[in-house]
Amino acid sequence: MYSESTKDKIIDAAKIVFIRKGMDGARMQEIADEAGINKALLHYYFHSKQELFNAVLYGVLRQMIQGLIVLFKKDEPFEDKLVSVVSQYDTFMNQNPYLPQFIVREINRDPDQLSDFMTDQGLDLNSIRMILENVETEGGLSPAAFPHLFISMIGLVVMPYLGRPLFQRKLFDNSPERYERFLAERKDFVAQLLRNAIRTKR
Amino acid sequence: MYSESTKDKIIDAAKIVFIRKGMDGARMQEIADEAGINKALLHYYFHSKQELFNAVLYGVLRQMIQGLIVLFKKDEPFEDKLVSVVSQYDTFMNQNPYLPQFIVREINRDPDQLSDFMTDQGLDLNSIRMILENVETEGGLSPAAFPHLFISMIGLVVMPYLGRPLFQRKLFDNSPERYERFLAERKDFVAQLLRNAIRTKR
DNA sequence: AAATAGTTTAACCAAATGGTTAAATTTCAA
DNA sequence: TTGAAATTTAACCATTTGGTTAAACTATTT
Repeated sequence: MYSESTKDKIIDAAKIVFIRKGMDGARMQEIADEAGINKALLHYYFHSKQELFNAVLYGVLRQMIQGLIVLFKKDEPFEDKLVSVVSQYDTFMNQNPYLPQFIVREINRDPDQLSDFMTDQGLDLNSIRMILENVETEGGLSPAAFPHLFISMIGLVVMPYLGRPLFQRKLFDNSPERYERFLAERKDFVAQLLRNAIRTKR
Repeated sequence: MYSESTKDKIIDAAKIVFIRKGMDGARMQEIADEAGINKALLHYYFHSKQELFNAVLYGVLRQMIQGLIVLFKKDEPFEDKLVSVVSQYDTFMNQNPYLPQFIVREINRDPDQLSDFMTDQGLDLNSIRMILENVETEGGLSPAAFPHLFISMIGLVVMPYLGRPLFQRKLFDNSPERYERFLAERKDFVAQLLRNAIRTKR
């Protein structure tokens, strides 16, 4: 059986607590408990809450961004690319259901820091423009429509996770099974919707 | 000139602070400052932070829900209804840009309380089912597709506000003017996209 | 004028919380 | 075996924060 290093145990625990409660709501004691250690040891590895928080945030972001970049750079028609991204995004969210909320919180808490980090990770205006140019040549899609499509894609994929507690209660009789079924269907629905949007816009 | 009551001044101030920072991040002192009064007087009107928070949350929600219910009950074809809702949602978000984030936070913090409140306000499963049945007869849309459409609509309208700080930086050279222009176009884009989706699904 | 409600000032309290410290104990590699 | 690194225990500290209190002052109403 694989046994984690203490540092990894801490990061995993912090991930759980920070993502659920945010920077303000999280308690160092709670993270220590979750990791199965004590507060002194926690501070032995991470001097401050901020340092630990950054480690968690950047780790999660790196994982997400790298996956997306790989997909975007893949050589396939734009439509297929969109579908791939939707699919990847969706599995990722499925594995980290509280992630969207966490990132939204971060976007609004310290956008500059987050934006800089993304640039460091290779997700900057240039790389996005590259995609945009591909779209222009490949699909004949107007450049003005690209941001709309891009943001739509994110909204369509992410909303079911952001609002799950409410949607499940109000639209699915608070049945987790039915909501899971809904999520499973969703990938195709979104892909179809985006395909239509592209075809209409070109 | 119209002069607000102190209680209203407090609620307005609390709205600003709570919506920006959430329940955990907000400070009573900050709210008092924002309202131009002192902490003692703040507690004179609202015994606890929780009480004040509830007043703000419920006030905002009531306003939002009532507006939507009126629109949904209006007697017009489903397509037009959708467009109306998108349009109304959008102006509301425009006037309260931090609201989506606030509500998302609440949905995940205390979903039961929020769900119950919505039921009290007349937005329950029954009223949603009523709409659903109208859709069935009017539009020939399959009931299974309704939740997808509904959640899509919310995601499409709300995402530009949830992610604005990041999107503006990454897609619009951090130009507020260009983002405003983008938001102005958005209403039509979303309406068009949803219309397509309905036509395809029926 | 007198009473009442609204408001300020300023000090205070208790609890929670991030962080520290030091000594003792365990683990483990050189 | 020995010495360094990892871990625990447990007490402690400073700060922040929600909330209280009491006395004084001001505006408003009766």
